[in-house]
This record gives sequence, structure tokens and C-alpha cells, in this order.
Amino acid sequence: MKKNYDPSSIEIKIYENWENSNFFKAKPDDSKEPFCIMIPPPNVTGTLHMGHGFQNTLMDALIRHKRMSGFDTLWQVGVDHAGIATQMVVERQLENEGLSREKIGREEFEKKVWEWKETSGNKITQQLRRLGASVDWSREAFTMSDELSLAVKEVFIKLFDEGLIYRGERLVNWDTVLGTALSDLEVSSSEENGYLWKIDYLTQDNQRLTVATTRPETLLGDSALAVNPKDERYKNIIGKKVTLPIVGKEIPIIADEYVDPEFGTGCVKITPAHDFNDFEVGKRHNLQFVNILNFDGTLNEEVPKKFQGLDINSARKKVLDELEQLGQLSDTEPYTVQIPRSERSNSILQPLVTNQWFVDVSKLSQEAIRVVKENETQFVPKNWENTYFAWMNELQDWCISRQLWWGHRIPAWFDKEGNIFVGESEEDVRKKYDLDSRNLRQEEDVLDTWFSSALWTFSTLGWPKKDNLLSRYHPTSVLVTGFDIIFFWVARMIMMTTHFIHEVPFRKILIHGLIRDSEGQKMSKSKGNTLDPLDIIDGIDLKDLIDKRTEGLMQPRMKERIVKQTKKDFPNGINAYGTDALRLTFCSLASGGRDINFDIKRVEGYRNFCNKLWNASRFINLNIDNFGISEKRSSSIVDDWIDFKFNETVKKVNKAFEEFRFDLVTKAIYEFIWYELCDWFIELNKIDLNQDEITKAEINRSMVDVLEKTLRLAHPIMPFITEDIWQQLKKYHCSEHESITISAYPSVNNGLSESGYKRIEWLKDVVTGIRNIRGELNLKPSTQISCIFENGTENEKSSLEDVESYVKRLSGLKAIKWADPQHESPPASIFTRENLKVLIPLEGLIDAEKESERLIKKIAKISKEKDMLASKLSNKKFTENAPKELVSSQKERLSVLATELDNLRAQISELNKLI
RNA sequence: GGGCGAUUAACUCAAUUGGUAGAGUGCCACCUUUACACGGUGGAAGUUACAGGUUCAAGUCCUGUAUCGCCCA
Repeated sequence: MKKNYDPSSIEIKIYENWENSNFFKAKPDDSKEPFCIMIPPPNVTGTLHMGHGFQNTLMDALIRHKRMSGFDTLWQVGVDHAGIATQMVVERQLENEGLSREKIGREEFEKKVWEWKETSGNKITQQLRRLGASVDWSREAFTMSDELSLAVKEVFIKLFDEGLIYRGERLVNWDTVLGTALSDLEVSSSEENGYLWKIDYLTQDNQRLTVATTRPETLLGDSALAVNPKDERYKNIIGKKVTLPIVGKEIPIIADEYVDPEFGTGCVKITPAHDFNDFEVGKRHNLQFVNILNFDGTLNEEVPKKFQGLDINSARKKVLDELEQLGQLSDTEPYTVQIPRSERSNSILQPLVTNQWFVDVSKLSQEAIRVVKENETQFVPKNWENTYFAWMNELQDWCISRQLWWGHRIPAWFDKEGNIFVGESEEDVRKKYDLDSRNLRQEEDVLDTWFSSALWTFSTLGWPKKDNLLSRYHPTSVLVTGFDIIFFWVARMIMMTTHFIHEVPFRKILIHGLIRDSEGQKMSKSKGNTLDPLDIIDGIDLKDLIDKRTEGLMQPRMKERIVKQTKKDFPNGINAYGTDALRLTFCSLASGGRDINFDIKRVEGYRNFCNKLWNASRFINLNIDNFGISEKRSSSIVDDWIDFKFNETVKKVNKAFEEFRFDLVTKAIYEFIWYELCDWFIELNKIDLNQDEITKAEINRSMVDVLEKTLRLAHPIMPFITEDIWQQLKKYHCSEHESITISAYPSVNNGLSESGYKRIEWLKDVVTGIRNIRGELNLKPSTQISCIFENGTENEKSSLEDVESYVKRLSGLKAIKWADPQHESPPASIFTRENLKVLIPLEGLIDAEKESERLIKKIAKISKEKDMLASKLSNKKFTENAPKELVSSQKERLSVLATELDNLRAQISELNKLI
């Protein structure tokens, strides 16, 4: 074995072997309990980011733990077709070739997208392999595949036939760049600097009414002014008419509660076709809906000629100019406005009235609320259900149509009169509706990508085909996802699944935190603080990292800041830490909180941990080379102790897995390997390996045995290094399994004796006590000292007999003897443990004054605790009210402290005689 | 404006039904002891954001304040 662990040389090969051996393939088996996780399908155009890394690490740890624990596991993998994102990618590609989708036509375009998907898509699935994700590749799904498209079609038709899907003219968020409608969820509003303009409208009798607006160009589509009916200022003008500036048309003044008298002038313009609030007002008052926009965001023929064809910005400028000239622009003030932008194109969205398809969610949401209320599916942590309920209770109908070419084309046909026929195909529709030979034209629109994602848990299992795996793996065991898509995805899956399959899609919903940078900032391309998980695995130098972070920035002026920050955070780039170190870091941060600040220093700590495990294994390996290995395992007190410790660790780890506390899983494993196995087990065995020729091979057997179990214990969270070491040691542990991946998880043993365990724990206390003295008094490690034990119990005396040679070696003692009650002990430095006193004679080695100082410190510390306990125990209310076990344990502790304190005080007065 | 969450050592995070705070990194001292300096041994470091309250007992429960973050209008 190499001196240092080198992940880069082993990880890729190991994964290839796992995959080629089909270890991750689900093998439906009724004799086992099923455990199934559906991957949240990443976007086919996407690349792995830290959130994916985190999420998939957790899923992989869970599934590996269950697989090794004997469950029939399925981790379903797949990607979604990302309608808008993919269309944009392919359109950009066409653009480079001097083409456009319009030029080549719909059919040809779809062909191009499929070509792109085969050659350049799925990058992310390759990256998942680097993470070690043990998904079933043989079942890899894609939302646009024939199978999943079948499910989409079936669901659409059924919902339509049940009246839960309808088509209608509604105001939607329109993306003028992409030329499509978006659902409410795809809109992100943020505050931006804008202006509030005050415009004067003139009534027929030349009264000026001032109206405040942030979007003056919409004036061209106004159909009323509105005031609050209770507003005294405007009471007498309700019902009158004003002239719409520039346009010259007469519009009414109406009264509506919606108007806030406090805002602006208390008088607002109403543009029903281009504002969500005004839309409602317009409906209430039967106003005219004047649509002034084309789909590309230019003004249409509804506006005066000179404005037609202008885009929003030029139109705004021109409207303001004209108002100025007319003397009707009374004020312009800077103002912070909420701007709704498209999450896809980042363009400003325009409310626009169009014909779209909607899912009526009123019925679906009721059932989706019920199953969460009644705990058929549970959020972990539980309080996320509040967020879920809050949203479900005010759910708007879901706009599912998109004006794109990439996606599931809506299976609906229209005749000349605009009648709608929904079915599997044109032929089917003609039959179903008993149509004559009239001309039918299929709907051009496709479905929202989330529509197909909402069917994910059952469509990937083969529904609606009869021979599906629903009965085996559905409901799935747990969904692991971020809170940011509770609405997009989780809620919609629950609605669709309860409706069609009549059961919940998953039993539990594990909501994990969002990965941020070490300063708590959200990672984003525009901030330039993103980290690529693969750069942490493989390493990257500073120059490449800077290039990566500053490439293709939307705001080039950010570049300087990003360069500076990156140089500060990663002066030497990023080292190659390997997948396991990254995974351990993710797991250690998964404690259930909602924000996770990712600090690269933690990765370094876990890289070191991997190296520690590597070297422990290397030591055992070298030792076998030197002394051989026997069939029989040694059965010393040390073996009893480590078995007990290991067993306790298995219990802790299993419990933590059940509670999804990956941080505690990691902690228990880390502590066992470093603080027990390396610090004590190996160190204790080294001592025996230096002494007794005969047992060396048996000790090696014991060490291999313990190490092999430990590797299996740790495998779910650090799969690569454990597999590599396991394979290297296979010739010794001779497992019947081909790979650690498919071997059994360590089981809990309830019949272990505690006696050996307690003796070694005693030894650890004593050794640590002596080391403490040596350390604080600056005794060189090479200095061998002698030591006197005093006042021990019989049990301690026999303990020492068992472990004397260990104590000597580990604390650098040349001799230990029990104090002779007949003779006074020499002046010494002291360590106390309950009644036991461990004395290290000064013998010119130790300065009495220094030791006295040390004791004063110790005494102060113990007195503080003792005083606290004493005052507590003297409080009647405490002794009466606190649990009995607590009171008695505190009493015990008090007496122990009192004894130790007495011993220390006596010692210090002895020492003071010498000073 | 409404809702949710956070605030613990210099930094990143833990702390079981309330029982008096622990890790990693960093820091200090000593050690290149034949698995590992990506290491060993020892050590220092916290008025748990602040102010009240409940309780025998509060990081933990309640109220308020401050700062930060997210979601919704």
C-alpha cells in the first residue's frame, strides 16, 4: 500500500467495476422488505452542483445502508427533459449554424434535440457516477421517453375527461423572449430601482385627476380609473368620464375597494389586460380588456399607429415624452419597484391574456392535504408541513401549457369552430367523439416539464402498463429533496399520485438544507462563489478556478471582485480531496438545519481522516507481511474491549440512519475509527506484537477482523476507500462476497460482556492522567519515570495486573508499584481518579513549584464543580423534585469530587513544604 | 406588511423528554517514537445575540428587543 491515500488512482476504476457487476441493479424479491428511493430527476442540460452533490450523497448513504442491511433496494435514476432550458440550448446551437427552429420546422427541430440529448446531454449522469451514486442504471428513465410519455398522455386525457383540465383565456405571466407562458412558480420577483410617474388625466369638465404608475406605457391599454368608494376626496367624481391621454378615448371612473387611498394619489389607472389586480377589477366592473401587446413584447394594432411595433422600453419613453409635451406628466420620482422576471430568460415578464391549459387543483389539493395531515406521508423535519399547508390552501390553478416545441405535445385537437377533442391520437379522437371527416388540427402547445415530473414515482415504475413494479416498490420509502421545490414538485407529485394510484408517492419526505458558501451566501454564478463538486474531488488550480468563475458573466463588472474573492478564499486553488472526503463533509453537515455553510476546511479534515484509516490498514497489512496471520483470533481483554466498543458504535450508527441524522452517523464512525481503533486498539496491540512471538499471527487475525467489520460499517458514507482497502485485504478476511457493496452490514450483538471493556476504559483514564502530568510539566517523551499507585480498590489492583505492561508503555513508565502503607510516599506529582492516587515522584525531574501551580489549577476546576453540586444537593426543592437517579448520581459525583479534592489538597501541602 | 428559521469557542458546526456546553479546523507547547507530520502527546479558548419570565434547574420552554436569512403579498 502507498504511504498516503490517493483517491484519484482508485475511484473511477472501482465505480466501473461496481457498475459492470450490476451490484446496484434492483432484483425484485418478495422475501425481502423493499426500500426504494426515486432520484429527484436532474435537468438533462444540467451539470452537477453542490446541491446535487449533497442530496445524492445522502440518498446514496441511505440506499447503501439498506442494501447491505438486506433490503430489496431500488434507487431509481433518470433525468427530466427541461423544456425551456433544452430548447434554448439547441436554438443557440442552430444559431451558430446560421439556422433557427422556424427555418427547419418543428419535426426537424425535435430530431435535433434528440441528437443533442444523445451526444451532449446526460453529462450529469456521468458526474453522478463520480460521486459514487449506487443507482440502478439499467432502469434509467427520461421524461420524454416513450414509456413516460405514455403515462403523461394517459394522465392528461383522464384529467380532461374528468373535467379537471380545462382550456381558457386567462391572464398569464408571459415571457416575451421565449414566447411562452410560465406558471406562477417560475416567476421571481425582486426589488429594482425604477420610477413612480404621476400622470394627469382630464375629466370632461377639465378637472385634473393625478394617477401614479410605475408602468406608464400600459396607459395605452387603460379602460378605467378607479378610486376607493370611501375616499371622500373623490366621492363626487365616481361615474364621470376622463379622457385617456394620447389615445383620446373616454374611460369611466369607477369605485373599487381594491384601491388603497394611502397609495400615491389614491386614484389608480386600470389596465385589465396587463395587470393581475386590474384583471380582477376589470371582471368585477365589466370593463373592456384591451390587449396592447404582441407575443414578442412589441405593441400591437390596438395602440395609436405611431406606437405600433415599438418594444416596451421605447414605448414607455415615447409615452412619457408625449405626456411631457402635453403638460400631463406632473411628477417623476425614483421608486423601488417589484419586477417579475422569468427564471429562465431573466426577461421582465408581461401579464398577457392568452388561451392556455390549466389543471383545476381544487379537488386534487384536498386529498393532497389530507394525506399529509393524517401522516400517510411525513415531512422530516416535521415543521415543513406548515409551509406545505400554507401553499396548498391558497393554490391557484396550474397553467400547464407552454408555447414550446420541446416537450409532450398536448393530445388535443380542434375543429374549425374551435371545439376541443382530447384523445390518444387523431384517429382515436375521431372514434371517441364520433366525428365526421371534418378537418382537425392538433394543439401546438406542449406541457410544462413539471407535469411529467409530477408522475415520476409511478411512471418510472411502469404505469400505466399492467406489468409494472408498483406493487413491489410503491409507495416509495423516502423522498430526499430541498425545500425550494416543495411546491414545484413534491406537492404536485402528491396530488397526481394520490389521484391516479390512490396512495401516497412516498412515506417520508426528507427536506435537507441549502448549501451556501462559507459566509452564508447563496452560491450563484453571478456572485461567482460557486464550487463544483468535481473540483473538490479532482482539485483545480487557481487560474482555472478563476476562469471558470468568471466565464460568461452576465455582469462583467463583477469580474474584478470575483477574482479578488477567489484569490483570497483559495490562494492555492483547491486540492484533490477525493469523493469520500467530500461525501463525509456533506454527511457531517446534514444535521437537519435549513442553511449549510460549506467550508472547504471541513473537507480537508475528512481527507485527513481517510488517510488515517488508510494508514491504519496499511499498518495491519505490513504487520501481516511480517508476522503472518492465523485462523484463530486472539481473545485478549483488548479484543473484548474493542468488540464492545464496536457494538456500541453499530447501535449508534443504525439509530442515526433511522433518524436521517447523517451528521451523527459520521461522528460515530469517525470517533470509533480515530479515537478507538487507531488511538488505542492498534497502539495496545503494538505492545503485544513487541512481546510474545506466539500470538502475533492471532493478533493480526483480530485486527483484520475488526478492520473488516469497520470498513463495512463505514461503507455507506465513504464507499471508495472502504472498497479499496476491503479488496486489498480480501486474501486475509476471505469474505464470500465479491464486493463490500453487497456484503452484510454489521449486526448488533446483545450478549457482550462489559468486564474487559471496563478495564480498558480504566486503563485509558489512568494513562491519560499520567500523560497529562507529563505534558503539563514538560517531561520529554523519552524520559522514563517511575510511578506509585495508592488507595486503589481490589478491582483496580486486579485491573492493573491485567494491563500493567500497557500502562507502562503508553505512559512512558519504567516501573509501577503499589504504595507500601508502612512507609510514607515520597514528594510527588499526583493524578487522582475517584479513590485512586497515582503518584509520580519528583526525583529531581519535576519542579515542585510547577507541580504546585498545576495542582492549584486542577483544584480550582474541581472545587468549582463541587461547589455547584453541593449547593444543588443542599437545595431541598432539588432533592425532592428531580428524578431520583439524577439525585443519586449527583451525590455520588459529589463524593468522588470530595475525595479527589482531599487528595489534591493533601498533596499540595506536602509540596509546599518543599518550596 | 404576514409567515418561517437562525444567532453557541477565532472559523464551520453539534448538544437525546429541560439536569449546567462538545467536535473539526485554527491557535500554543513538546515530539521527526519503525501505520500516518494528511501524524502523536498535552494545553488554552464560550456571561450560549440581548432583556425579562416560568422552573429546584434554561443553550433547550414562554414574552419582548436587535441582527441576519428565506418564503409569501
